[in-house]
Amino acid sequence: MIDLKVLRENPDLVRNSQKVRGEDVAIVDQLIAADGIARSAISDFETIRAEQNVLSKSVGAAKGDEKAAILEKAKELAGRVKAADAKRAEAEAKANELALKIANIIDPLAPVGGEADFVVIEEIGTPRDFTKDGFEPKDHVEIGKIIKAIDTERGAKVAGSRSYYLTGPGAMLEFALVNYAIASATKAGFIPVIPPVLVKPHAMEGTGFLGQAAENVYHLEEDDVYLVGTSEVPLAAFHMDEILENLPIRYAGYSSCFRREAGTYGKDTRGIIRVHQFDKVEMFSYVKLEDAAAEHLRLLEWEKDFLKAMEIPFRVIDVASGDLGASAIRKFDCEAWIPTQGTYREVTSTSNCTEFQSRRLNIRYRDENGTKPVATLNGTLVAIPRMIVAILENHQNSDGSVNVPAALRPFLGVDKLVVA
RNA sequence: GGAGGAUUCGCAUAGCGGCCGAGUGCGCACGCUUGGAAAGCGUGUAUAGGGCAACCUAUCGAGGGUUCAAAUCCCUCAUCCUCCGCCA
Repeated sequence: MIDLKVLRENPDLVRNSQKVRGEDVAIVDQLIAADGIARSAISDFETIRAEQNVLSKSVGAAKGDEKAAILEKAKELAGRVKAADAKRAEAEAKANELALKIANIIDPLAPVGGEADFVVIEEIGTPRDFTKDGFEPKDHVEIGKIIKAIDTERGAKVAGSRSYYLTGPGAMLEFALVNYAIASATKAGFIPVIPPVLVKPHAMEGTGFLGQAAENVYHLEEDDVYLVGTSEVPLAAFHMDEILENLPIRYAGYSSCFRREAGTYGKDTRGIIRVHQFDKVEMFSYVKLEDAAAEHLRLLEWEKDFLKAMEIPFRVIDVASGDLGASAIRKFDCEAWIPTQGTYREVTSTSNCTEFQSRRLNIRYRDENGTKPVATLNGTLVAIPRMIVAILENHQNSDGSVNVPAALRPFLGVDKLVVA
């Protein structure tokens, strides 16, 4: 939810934000109108209500004819209060519904444009020259078979398309990645968390996943709960309706993530780049608004550190306005080099959601002037399947075996994943 | 799944249909007292919206209802606790 004060005082800012995101601009003016109506309805209701309260209080003291007269007037007033209250509730609901549809106000620093208009901030590491190494790189599906780490065929047999088994070294690789991630996050001051992955509608809505992203979310009809697509959801809703102290607060959540991947038919159908279920370690920060931009860069640094430790060439991009989620004002993606695709692919991502989620979820902190919404930020530390793809493809040998990056060896116990 | 009990201000509790936005204790803040501390005494201490302000409005788990008036009465739902059943 955006700040309605900003909307009232600077509607152009909101209009422009919607425009560069490629979202509905007209809704801004609809909201301004609805907000005006709601505010005057509130004021009308409060005036009549105050009158009623005064009159009601006088009933007890009054006697005889006087009392009868007051009661009669009070009765009439009660009817008007009820009507005004109904009008107020309706106007507020309408304004609120519109307000929830408007995306967070974009950071002016974010590049303007669509998916292709990202700006490359930096490239780290150099893609490996396989010609020099004297062999054609195999893709992760092939390597996964050779070392018996990934089984997509049985995944499809049992669970349908975009499903997979991690077996043997694949499973061990997940444990090693998770343990390395949690160990480094803990060292950096994050509190490790294993959150629920089934959440109620309010948590989903509060984090902004029931708007444009709704079609990618699994919903369990029978119980009206959602399967989260990221632990960002339960980590944000963790402090719902609370007033926080001692900011910043940082959590590292480890959970399964579920995505319907509707509308991606034909995209990344091979392998485990795009799947319905995967595990992920997610960083989540609660900070003061004025610290949000700096925290965003810190999250990015932790992501970069992770990829560097995995010895994978990657680049960082500043995602363009049209490609941002509703909650984010700015987003950086880290994209790993995938040799068999000859391109960089997103492996981690960090978003600054400022007060958008905290306003919906009612999460505040206290300062000298009262309470204020906190800012929330999230960033992927490691999304398992994509990291496995990057590791297998970048560190493969000609026979299909895979060298383990030094940082992972203590967690995996071996230097090399060998041909099975 | 079945049977009971609970849900009030950070915590613990009191609360008669109007004098209850709500008392008390603890905690916290400030002041007095003291050589210093503890104790003691005094004052303050929920959130949100509106107004320059006095102040007004809303909120006693949530939503409905009865009433001139609801923390208090009625209905529905949620959550927690205890017991029984089932179960990783």
